[in-house]
Amino acid sequence: MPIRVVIVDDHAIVRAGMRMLLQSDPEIAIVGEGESGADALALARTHQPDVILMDVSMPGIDGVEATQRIKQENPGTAVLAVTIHEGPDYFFRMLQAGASGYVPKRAAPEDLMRAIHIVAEGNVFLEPGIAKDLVADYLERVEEGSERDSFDGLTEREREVLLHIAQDEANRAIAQELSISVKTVERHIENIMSKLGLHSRTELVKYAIRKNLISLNDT
Amino acid sequence: MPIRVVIVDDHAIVRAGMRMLLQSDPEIAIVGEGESGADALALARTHQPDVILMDVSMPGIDGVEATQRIKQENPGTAVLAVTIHEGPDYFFRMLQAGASGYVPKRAAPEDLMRAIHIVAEGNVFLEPGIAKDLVADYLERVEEGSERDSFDGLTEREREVLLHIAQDEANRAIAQELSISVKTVERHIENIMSKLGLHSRTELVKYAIRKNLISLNDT
DNA sequence: GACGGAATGGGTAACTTTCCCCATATGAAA
DNA sequence: TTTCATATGGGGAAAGTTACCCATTCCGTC
Repeated sequence: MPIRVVIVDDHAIVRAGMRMLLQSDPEIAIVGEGESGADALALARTHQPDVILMDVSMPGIDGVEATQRIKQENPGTAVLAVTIHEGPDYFFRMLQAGASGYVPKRAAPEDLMRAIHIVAEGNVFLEPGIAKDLVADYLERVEEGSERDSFDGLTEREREVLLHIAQDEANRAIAQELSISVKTVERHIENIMSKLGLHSRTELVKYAIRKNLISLNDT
Repeated sequence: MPIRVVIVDDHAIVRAGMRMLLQSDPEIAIVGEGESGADALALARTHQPDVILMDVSMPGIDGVEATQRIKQENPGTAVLAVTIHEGPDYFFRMLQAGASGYVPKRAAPEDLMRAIHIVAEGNVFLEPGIAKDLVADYLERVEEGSERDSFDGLTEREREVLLHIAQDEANRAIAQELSISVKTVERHIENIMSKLGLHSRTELVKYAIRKNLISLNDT
């Protein structure tokens, strides 16, 4: 059973080129072509293809919106974004819209074929240059929650007090837990605030969260 | 100039297999082999290879730790994780350690070769099945920042007050901005707290952050 | 040995927050 | 029409916070 493919691109020449390419693969059957996002939606409904090669930038309903709607109506159809836009912005938008892969038009023909087979099986194809962006962004997101260090000159004890503040404890409770007087806790807080240039408890809590002293989810 | 590759795996048979494979590519030169994380560190230092094929699970210093240290000492060396572990957990740990790619041992030989060329050029290779996991996790992270809704029965006005609290404003300032009396602000806060089961300003701030009323980075 | 940072703590004052009490007006739903 | 939720606001009290003043002790560095 061949992979049923629909091509959507507003440039006829690009479509022709893809058609040529795909015809060389006996496992791929082109079941439709379109030149707009509206075409893409209609073709998805009527043909229920395995894969849609979707141009990202098209007049009217663009690739992002078309992808979003197709994945809603027909989750079984994989959308493979094909584009001249290399920028990671479009790329991320397509991923969030539900695309299974992203192939720049400059990619090698074999890459396109590989990509079609891969997304037809429910996997995700990322062109290596693109994968790099994704991983970079991913790591940024993963690690943005871990500045640690750089406590702007806070001492051990001050960090300790800050931790308790971040856990919504009142000064009296903190004093008890640290076995010191409330006065000393106040003293520490004054020093913390002046070192950080902050002036309220809530700002301290946010600072602690940013520095990952607490996690927001637990406590 | 060939790609200088080091192979690190604690199974001699696996190393032999890889050696056979890589020898068929004239653009790849194997400059060293090792069977432990410690070997990997030593080989990275002495040979400064372009790519290290790194087994993830090894006795002693494992692939994750070895990768971390190598990327610190020698950022120019790309680490390609090769593993039998398919689980996304190891995979994410390797990415965070600085690996440029992740190839399961079950992958087709051509994939390994492709991967080596790709990471040698500074790009990232993700085996399609793995890419799927990455994208899924990525989307989860992107979207977990958008619970919105579900404000546990807070009214418009209460959310508005909560927003100001989250921006570290005192009740008096909030009253001024909303052109209401401090007493009314207090009233709203009492209602918010009782609805949410919270009892302090700092808890309200955290709640607002969790609900994405504010972003933590700006303000 | 003097100096400075870190930790400790007392006093005082102004202000803020939390939690009760009370009430009125409005608009929508029962 | 009455009832309910929402928004409004006053009074008061206890507790908590912020911001100054002051001081002592200990420890490591110059």
